[in-house]
Amino acid sequence: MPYPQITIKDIAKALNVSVSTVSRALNNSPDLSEGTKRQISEYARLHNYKPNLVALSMKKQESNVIGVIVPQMIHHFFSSVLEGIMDVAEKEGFSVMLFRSLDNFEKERRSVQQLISSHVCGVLTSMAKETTHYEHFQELVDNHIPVIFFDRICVDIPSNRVVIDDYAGALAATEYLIKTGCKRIAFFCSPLNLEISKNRRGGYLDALSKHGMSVDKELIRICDNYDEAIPVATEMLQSDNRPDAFFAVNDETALGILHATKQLHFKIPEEVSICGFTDGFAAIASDPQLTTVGQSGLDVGRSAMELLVEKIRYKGDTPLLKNKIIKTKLIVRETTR
Amino acid sequence: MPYPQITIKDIAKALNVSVSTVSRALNNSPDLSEGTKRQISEYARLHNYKPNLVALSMKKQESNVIGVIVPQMIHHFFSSVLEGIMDVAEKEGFSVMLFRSLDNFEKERRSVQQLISSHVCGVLTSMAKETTHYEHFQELVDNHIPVIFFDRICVDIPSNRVVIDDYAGALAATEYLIKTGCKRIAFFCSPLNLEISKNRRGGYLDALSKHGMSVDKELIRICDNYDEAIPVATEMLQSDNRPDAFFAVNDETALGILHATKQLHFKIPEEVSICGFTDGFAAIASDPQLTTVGQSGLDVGRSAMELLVEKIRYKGDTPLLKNKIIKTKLIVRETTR
DNA sequence: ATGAAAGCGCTAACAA
DNA sequence: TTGTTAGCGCTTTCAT
Repeated sequence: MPYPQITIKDIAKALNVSVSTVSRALNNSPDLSEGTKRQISEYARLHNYKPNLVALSMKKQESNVIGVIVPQMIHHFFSSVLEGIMDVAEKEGFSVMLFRSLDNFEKERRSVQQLISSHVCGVLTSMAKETTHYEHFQELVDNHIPVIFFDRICVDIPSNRVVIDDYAGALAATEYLIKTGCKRIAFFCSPLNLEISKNRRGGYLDALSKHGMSVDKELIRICDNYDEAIPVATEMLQSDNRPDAFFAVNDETALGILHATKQLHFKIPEEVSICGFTDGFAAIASDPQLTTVGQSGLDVGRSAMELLVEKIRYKGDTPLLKNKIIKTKLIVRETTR
Repeated sequence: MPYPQITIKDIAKALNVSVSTVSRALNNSPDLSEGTKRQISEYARLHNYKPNLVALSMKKQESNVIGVIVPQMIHHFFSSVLEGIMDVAEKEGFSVMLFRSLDNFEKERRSVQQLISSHVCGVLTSMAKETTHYEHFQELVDNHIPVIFFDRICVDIPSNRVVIDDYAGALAATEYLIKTGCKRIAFFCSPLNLEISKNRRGGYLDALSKHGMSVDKELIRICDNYDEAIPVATEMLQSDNRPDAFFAVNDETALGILHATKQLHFKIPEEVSICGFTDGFAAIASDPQLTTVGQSGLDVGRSAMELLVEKIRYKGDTPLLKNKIIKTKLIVRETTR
């Protein structure tokens, strides 16, 4: 039918009943004669009536739209999280409004404003790297919009959280490197204002001390992408006291290190071991295949959305803070002994 | 301020003026005394007033929300497209409502329904693999909601399109393989109900015939992912009349082929050449690095969104069909001679 | 069993 | 320059 959407008003007029009758029929209200009810539903179906969600949201003062803010789209982990969020959102009947911060504070702030303006019923987000103050998130809380942080959480905002067990993942990876005989283990990480960086570094440091190894500050570098990793790793590998293992906060960085190591013709893993964090497709595509700490973005996304749905549905009844920790799994492939 | 959003009504009451005055002040209407205007804006700013976009959308009968439906999130190309869409959406002041079909017809249909119900002002989409009839898309058109298809386009719906120059990309890649001496070039592609498959096959076939090479049906396989590619490629490589080159519709498939080829200890690229399509991160991470047809998802996303914005803004004035073809670029790395 | 009317937040035509 | 009012689509209370 080449016509714009019809409204309950159109149906009412056509069937010579009142709009309230139509509304009741469409909502399957009990006190209504079967006759009119059938007639109305029939007409609605025939003319392809769809409720106007904007009007509904206006009337009910609540929507079924949740907001999501991620740092970026081209990113294996965040894509996976998004996929997980969509899995649950779809099942539970929520729509997703998507924003992206590009790790920029101002963009993140504006996204939050937009979300408040759009009257979404909840927000899922992973903080931008730049963000160091949190008034915008606080505003969500003030407006009684439930927020769940995942991965890059914000500890200063009372909210629920879904995190990867970064500490345990880093600890396990570092211990594995130690147990396979590595003596000088370098660590490449993101800026330390992020909780995940702190936690992964914590795991790394504790593994060292647990095994009686000293910490060499020279071996800890702020470097978290492929392109930067190449020169940094190259320089380290050419030094007299070179590392014999690298542990990086993500796969891209690990693969940059791998590239540099191959270029310098070190034997992998005999002379140099490398371990990443994420387990994206590239970890399998690389040669040798990358040993890495697998983190399931899907599980993070699903858990976060499940927590949010619960918070939206049972408002107030649930305990204030209920967090979720997603386990990692060390996936040993070919870049470690 | 720990309070819910205030409305123009609240402001009106507080300042003892009418709501229309507040509305005018906030919309910077010319016929209003500077005094009241300043007073109102000041109060609004102070109390953190934000327009209710739901109410606005209701009133104006138009929203600034566009809908996007992609087959899946965990996918380098579609993530890139999404990133491109967000670039432009953000700049032009649109919000994005995201759906995902998982290549399933029913999910796609429901997403479209939801989008219509949500009264979005436009839709960007890439069809599900399963989809073979198009009433749901037609409904968008009937409702005067502009639709732009990208990549997996729908030729049966009057709409604008943004496509990768699949034919030229496949032609160039195949010709390159031929020119570097490959004699038996296999082709791995997606099901042929998709235009992109047809076009890429077209390029492949035309390159062969252009160079006087015959087509061997045995060399053309429906296979478009990593896991399936491994056994299929293995079987082909073990046959008496094995191919000496593979051209795949995406990088994952190419990398599956690469894996199989390495396992069988064929020399790459001397004995077997491999070329993919996409140029994701894995193409660089692999060893040898993958030769592939680079397609810029970012450009596709940006162009699609630009087209959509134009269609939304200058409704009716633009020529009915205005399509955009995004060029590919053959990126020669190490899996070809 | 059904209708009339108010109201969600906002804009705009009309009045004053 | 400012106020009053109707109305966008829908639900819901109160009448009938």
